[in-house]
Amino acid sequence: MNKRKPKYNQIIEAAVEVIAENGYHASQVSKIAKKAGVADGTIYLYFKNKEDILVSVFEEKMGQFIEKTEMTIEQKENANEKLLALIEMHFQQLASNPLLAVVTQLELRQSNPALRIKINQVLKPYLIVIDGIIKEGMQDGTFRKDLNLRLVRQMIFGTLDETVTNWVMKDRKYNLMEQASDVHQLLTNGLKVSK
Amino acid sequence: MNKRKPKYNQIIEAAVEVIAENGYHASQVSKIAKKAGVADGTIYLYFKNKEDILVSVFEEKMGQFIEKTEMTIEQKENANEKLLALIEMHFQQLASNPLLAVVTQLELRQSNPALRIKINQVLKPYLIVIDGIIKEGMQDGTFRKDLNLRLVRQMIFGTLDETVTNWVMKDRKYNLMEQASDVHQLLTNGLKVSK
Amino acid sequence: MNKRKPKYNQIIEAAVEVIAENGYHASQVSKIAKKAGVADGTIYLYFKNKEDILVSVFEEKMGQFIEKTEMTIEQKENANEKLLALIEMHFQQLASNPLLAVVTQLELRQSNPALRIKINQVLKPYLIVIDGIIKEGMQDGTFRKDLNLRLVRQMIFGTLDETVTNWVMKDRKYNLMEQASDVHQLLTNGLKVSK
Amino acid sequence: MNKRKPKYNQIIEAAVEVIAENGYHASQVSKIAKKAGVADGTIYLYFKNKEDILVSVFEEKMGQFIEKTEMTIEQKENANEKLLALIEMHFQQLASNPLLAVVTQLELRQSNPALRIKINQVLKPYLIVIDGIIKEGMQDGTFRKDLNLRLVRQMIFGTLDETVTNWVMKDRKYNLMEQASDVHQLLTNGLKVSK
DNA sequence: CATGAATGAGGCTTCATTCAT
DNA sequence: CATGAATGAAGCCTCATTCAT
Repeated sequence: MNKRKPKYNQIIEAAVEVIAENGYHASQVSKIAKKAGVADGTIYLYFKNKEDILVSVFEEKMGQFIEKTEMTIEQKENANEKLLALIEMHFQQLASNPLLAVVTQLELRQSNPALRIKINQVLKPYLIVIDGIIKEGMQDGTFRKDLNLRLVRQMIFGTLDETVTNWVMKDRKYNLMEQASDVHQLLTNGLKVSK
Repeated sequence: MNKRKPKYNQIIEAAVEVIAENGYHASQVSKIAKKAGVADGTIYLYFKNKEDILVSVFEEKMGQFIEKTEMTIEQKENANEKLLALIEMHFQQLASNPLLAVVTQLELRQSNPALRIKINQVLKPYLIVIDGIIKEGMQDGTFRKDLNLRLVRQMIFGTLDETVTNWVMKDRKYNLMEQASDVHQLLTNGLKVSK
Repeated sequence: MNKRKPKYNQIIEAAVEVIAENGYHASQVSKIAKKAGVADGTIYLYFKNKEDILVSVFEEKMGQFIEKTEMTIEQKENANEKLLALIEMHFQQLASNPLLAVVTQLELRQSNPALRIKINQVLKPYLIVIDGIIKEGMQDGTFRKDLNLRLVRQMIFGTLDETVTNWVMKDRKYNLMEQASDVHQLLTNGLKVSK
Repeated sequence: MNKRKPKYNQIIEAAVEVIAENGYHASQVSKIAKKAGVADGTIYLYFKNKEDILVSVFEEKMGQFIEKTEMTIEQKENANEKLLALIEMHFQQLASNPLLAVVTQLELRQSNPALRIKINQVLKPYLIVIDGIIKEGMQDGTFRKDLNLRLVRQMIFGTLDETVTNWVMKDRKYNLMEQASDVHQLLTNGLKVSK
């Protein structure tokens, strides 16, 4: 599948818009085709089936998402700053693309387990980025050495994800970016009064 | 609707099993009726429609879930112990009811926005329980006084939810209960080395 | 079937009201039972099935309708006056019972062919009354002797029926009774200028 | 909706046959599709829903019915001959298309009020044709000048309709066409002996 | 006689996918 | 490559009727 063909991208962009506007279940292939300006059948020249469109949407968008995050993090000097940068990038990229936020936080979660598994595979590189920060922090003495990698990763991702989902469900009425530093604080210092 | 009617509970229990076994979208009303040992039409004497079954499943199960959590927490003396108890109860209740865990963590998330909103309303009391612990901790000096209530709630719930979902998706291959104390540690002390 | 039992009549009257209010297809047996103040099952002690209720409604009401018409006509001296009386009675009885008019002119016509045949059997005595008037008129020289009995009966009944149906469909906005004399005129003198 | 598409007409013709054969309520969309030789879903490319098929059947058939009637009437020189032509056309068209007669006289009357209203709108042009004849007859002195237009229209239509319905219900055992001249006689001269 | 909880058959419609052009 | 007309499988819900009490 030649992903450089313009129609491929037209369809991807149309899919994001259609899903964000109409919701997952009301996003018929014919609607995506119409918005993309192609015939229904043309979709099947570029995608195996409807699920493939959705996975591809997530792949394309998350690919850029992760890439940008990695580039930004590379420039930071220590794990703590990298973690803050990750949080900021996470919030900033979804805040600046509300349609995509709706799709990733709400609509794509309505998919069936088979699709969910594929989506998780796409997410894996992102989790590896998180893991890298944690490991680096444990090595350079920023974070505690006895951290359970999986649990920390789940705490970080779970917190970011829940925060963004809440923001989307509250119709994005408040500024997500402003939460970044507080979330970073919480994750690094925890709830307790420091002694 | 008299919820003490045996058929009502038969249908609720059957629904949990059918959804866990077949997945949300393959859970036809007729399948639930068959498993419950009643006629299809009988379902509609106790539930308004299919969605009402699903909401009721969540209401019944989460109602018990929250009630047990509240009862356990009451007996604890301070916010820190209450938080640990909440985490333990959260993990324990889902670990001891794998079918329900599949339903709440995976299947019910595939539902449409209307159902999602109702599910969120059912969850609200649980979030209030979490809020209560945080507030108590801030008052009695266990937790920092400058915590952002919403963010902390999102961190706690997001972490627990993500942890359970991962456990379910990994086919429950490891012991969820054993994670409770580490998760509590992480949430209260954060990632950083304490000084 | 003891038709003197009060419940029998309660159900008949309830059926007329329910059909007139809700229409034929929305007239569930349970609705009729509720309005009659009896249990659903009780209906089946007095009627064989739902169709039997409807036929009985028509039988009871048309029985009275025809009886009153016959009594009034008997007192008239010639065929012409009898025809006028028939028209007046037809219009008057339906005009004074709007619920019944809705049921007979609109709702009962939605029934299936089997029921339609039974309804036609109930109507037969009325057609015989009409036939009697025509025959009498032909014998006593009021009406032409070469009239085709069936056609005349169809003209008379068709005209009355269509007139009442139009009146019901126009929401009974005009006075039906006032039309009686004109209709009688039309039927007896026809359209042409008399020579 | 391009009504010249062959499938559109296939479906219309199939619907007439299926309704006439099976009756209104037993006329499932799938039966019509099968008889038309198309897939169930194809129906919905040409019709909005099942009701739309029925309305369209009536529109198409009554459209032709009225058109032919108008064309025949135009060639007649006076109101009296036009009325006779109308009656003949009414009988002839239904007599030559027994399936359609069953559909229009019996089956379509079982429809719900919403559909009945649409059917009445389709009939309106026919009533206007009748009105035209009456008005012309009153102007040219063929008919009495004091006729009540609505009542006359109801007498004519009611008589024709009742006559055809009776003929259909009697299983078309006699010749409908032969009645035309007698019906015309009746309508124009009435019942009374002319003086 | 009376109840009313339980039954279960039956159909319209949507929409992902195909394939002849 | 591109089209878009055609396909056909699949499920929620209603409501007349029964029968154990």
